Amino acid sequence: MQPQYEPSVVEAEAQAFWADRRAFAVKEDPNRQSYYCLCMFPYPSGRLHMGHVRNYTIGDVITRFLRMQGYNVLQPMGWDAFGLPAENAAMKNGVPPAKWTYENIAYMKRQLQSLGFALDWDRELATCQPEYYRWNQWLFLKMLEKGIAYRKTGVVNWDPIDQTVLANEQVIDGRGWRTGAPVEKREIPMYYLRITDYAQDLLDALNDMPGWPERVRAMQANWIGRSEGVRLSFPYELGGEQRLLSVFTTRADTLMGVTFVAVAAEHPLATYAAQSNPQLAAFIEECKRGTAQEAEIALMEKKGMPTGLFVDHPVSGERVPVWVGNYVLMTYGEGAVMGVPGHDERDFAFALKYNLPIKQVIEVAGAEPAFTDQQWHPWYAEHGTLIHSGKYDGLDYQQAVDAIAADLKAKSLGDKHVQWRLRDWGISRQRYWGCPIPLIHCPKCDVVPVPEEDLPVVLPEGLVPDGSGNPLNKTPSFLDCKCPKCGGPARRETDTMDTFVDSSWYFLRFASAKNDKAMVDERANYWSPVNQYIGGIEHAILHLLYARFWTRVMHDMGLVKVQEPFQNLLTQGMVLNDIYSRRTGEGAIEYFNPADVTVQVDAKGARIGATLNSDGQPVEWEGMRTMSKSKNNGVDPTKLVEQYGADSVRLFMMFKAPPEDTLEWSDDGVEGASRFMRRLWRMVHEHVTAGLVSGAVSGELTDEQRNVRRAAHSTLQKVTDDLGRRRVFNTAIAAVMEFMNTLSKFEDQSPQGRAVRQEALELVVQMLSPIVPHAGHALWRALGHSDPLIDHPWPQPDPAALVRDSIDVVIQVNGKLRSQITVEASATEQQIREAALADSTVQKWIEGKPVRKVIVVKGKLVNVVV
RNA sequence: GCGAAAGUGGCGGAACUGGUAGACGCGCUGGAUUUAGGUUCCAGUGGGUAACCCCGUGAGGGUUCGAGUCCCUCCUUUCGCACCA
Repeated sequence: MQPQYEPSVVEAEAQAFWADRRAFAVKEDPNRQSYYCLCMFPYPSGRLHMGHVRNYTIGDVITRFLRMQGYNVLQPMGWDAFGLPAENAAMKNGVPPAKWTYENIAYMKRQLQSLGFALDWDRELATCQPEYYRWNQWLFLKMLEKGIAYRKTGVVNWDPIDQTVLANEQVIDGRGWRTGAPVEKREIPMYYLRITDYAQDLLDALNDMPGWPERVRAMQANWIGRSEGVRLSFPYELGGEQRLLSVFTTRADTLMGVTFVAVAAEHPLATYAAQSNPQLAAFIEECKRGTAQEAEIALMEKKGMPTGLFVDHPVSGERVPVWVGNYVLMTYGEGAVMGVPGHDERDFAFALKYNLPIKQVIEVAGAEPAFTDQQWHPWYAEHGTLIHSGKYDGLDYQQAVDAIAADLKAKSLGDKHVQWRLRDWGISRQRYWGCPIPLIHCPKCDVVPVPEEDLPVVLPEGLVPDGSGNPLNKTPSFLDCKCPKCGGPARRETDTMDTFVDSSWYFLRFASAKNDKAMVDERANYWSPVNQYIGGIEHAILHLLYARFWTRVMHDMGLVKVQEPFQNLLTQGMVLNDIYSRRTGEGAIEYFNPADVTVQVDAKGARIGATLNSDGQPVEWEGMRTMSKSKNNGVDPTKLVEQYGADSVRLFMMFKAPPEDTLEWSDDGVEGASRFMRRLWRMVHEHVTAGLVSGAVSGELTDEQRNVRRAAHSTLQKVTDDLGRRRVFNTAIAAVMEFMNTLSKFEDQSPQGRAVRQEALELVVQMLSPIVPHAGHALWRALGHSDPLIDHPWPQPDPAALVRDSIDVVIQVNGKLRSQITVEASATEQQIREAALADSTVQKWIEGKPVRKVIVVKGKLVNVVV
């Protein structure tokens, strides 16, 4: 054994050993309990960032721990390889996206391997490979057959930078989720998947997913957004024709308080009115621009303009004016709302601003202050009893809704309705680097699906986009084809699929790797569902909801047995680092990497300032944020591995914070982890150089030997629980560190003492091995074992070692800690009570006061109440 | 505004079931080794106090023999969603 810990040597050796044996390639084995541990696969952007390292280390610790516990563990890895950055890189460097992507994959794969993750590389896939995406196409055609996929022309979100349509879910604050560009509205034919057909099921199932964080379930439920109400229509006449203006409301009880109706700028009625009203047309244009651009700014300003049109109240028949409102969303409900200023805060403000009547129709008993049309009070929006509502007067909320819905239904002007916030998933993208949608446009036969036997429609890989739209449109070898129906000349569809399609089922493909006859096979049922899924919270809605939907579709087609793809979900926290900056002359800000900055501290170690190493001048600390290029606070994993070794990096990341919390990067912390590794190595080395002994401890032990053994086995108990049930790794590592502090004070060199130390070190190495597997591998061999540690069963605590003959009991007087006594482990409650009261310190505290009550918590504490 | 989570030393965090607050690590202080720096090792490190002790988990109340943990009110921060009808 080397006296010095040299991570580069140790790690290269262990990695070669595992690779030679193909140690992590797993086979389906019905006789063994399967466990599928999956980390969200990376986009091959070029290099790994620390978030990846954290993500995959968490997965690796779980994988290795469960493997030692006897599970047949699958941990695969692949590449979410289609997407826009490859096209951007292509435009910048003139390199085809395919080349760029495959080069990145090769580099990142080496990085992953250098970190020693226990991955089954035999199952590796990249979503840009035809062997993978042909099954996207295949299932898309099946969905088309079943009507789950459909074509629709409609108003869509248009990203002017990406030149592409965004799904509703991909618009964040009116901006493209990747480009940040203000989203415009456009009409375009595209393909949708009927995720709304599954809305109820996707929502209901959330209640039965205890393995998911409450937070993520709440986010999904909000996103799906079920609301119950009434859909009703206001009749009107236009050009001599009877028409209906529909709205949805959750407050049908306030129907008699309607004094106006507001429609979205994109609403057909608004468009019609604008034809003869240039002022209104201008306002509508402003709204269309405004909503996109000013999502953050225009929070309060509610603007509107009358259309000059009127509709009839569906119950009273009164004429109600129609307004265009900038606060009405075309994408939700009917694109129109009924205005009830008396009982909706937004409508109230709107009515006040434009002098529309405000009518009270709900009374809330005891509500203060009294209703006035001058000032809004929160109680106006509460449920109550109807007034000024004719025959509905006196009804409560539910009675009113029921009665009004029934009356509307009788007139064919409305009914109860469930409205969803969730919209169907538009998957068409006007982009090159994605999975081609397998359709053919024939001048005679319209849109014709590519026959199954002609799949895959292969994406040509050599094209270089130049920013002027999809290069497929300029590639006759791709475009030109024959119509499968009539055999005439036809044009191939050039739209590609949203990359969320690719990631919606890759986990099932890992489990059916390399099958060129079917999308998935029986192996998927062996491994499914994914027992532990690990990834960032940023995927809480989009990816996870789409994957749940897609899996259900596959289930309903009889392809897989599961409906819910992910049994347990762990959303790991972000990795943060300090941000240092300086204001340069022209108001610009220059950022400095924390590695180039020295922090000044006071005598207690508190931060008082920071200076730049190169010039010694102060820099400003802006707090901690996620690592990013723009803030120049990134850390390169490969450099770290070279400097400290993969094990120290892994150890630091697992030790610094619980997996779900944010992790604050610190160079000192990695130093600390590295110090711990050297210390562990030294302890084993010192022990081993004195000659190997068996760790099988038997016979009489001294008190000290027994204490060390007990500490070792109770540490094992805690670590097993932390890694297994609790899934927190920082406390497991802390427990081992604590035990090592005990062990380093144990100097007994007798044969029995050395056997105790041998056993203790073996346990330490085993307990840490899921976290620091390379050092674990080397130290296990140094301790005299020829079997590889990865195949060694996880140790069991020895019950005999855990037995105590005496227990320390703390004593409180009136709830304040006053003393401590040691009692026999077998002592009865009565004996503990007597011993506590007899204690001299306790005597002093209760002197002269009557003892009112004595509470004994067995094995822990006594509280004397005086 | 709605939903979720969180506020504990100089810092990251621990305290899992209501039972010794601050485990473990970083940083800092002192010492030993070293020509020096680094490494390594030893000791100390919540605040107040000479000490006995007292005070301490965002603020204020409550329940309890006992509260960081449970309940109520409030404040702050973070994350997600949001003119959602």
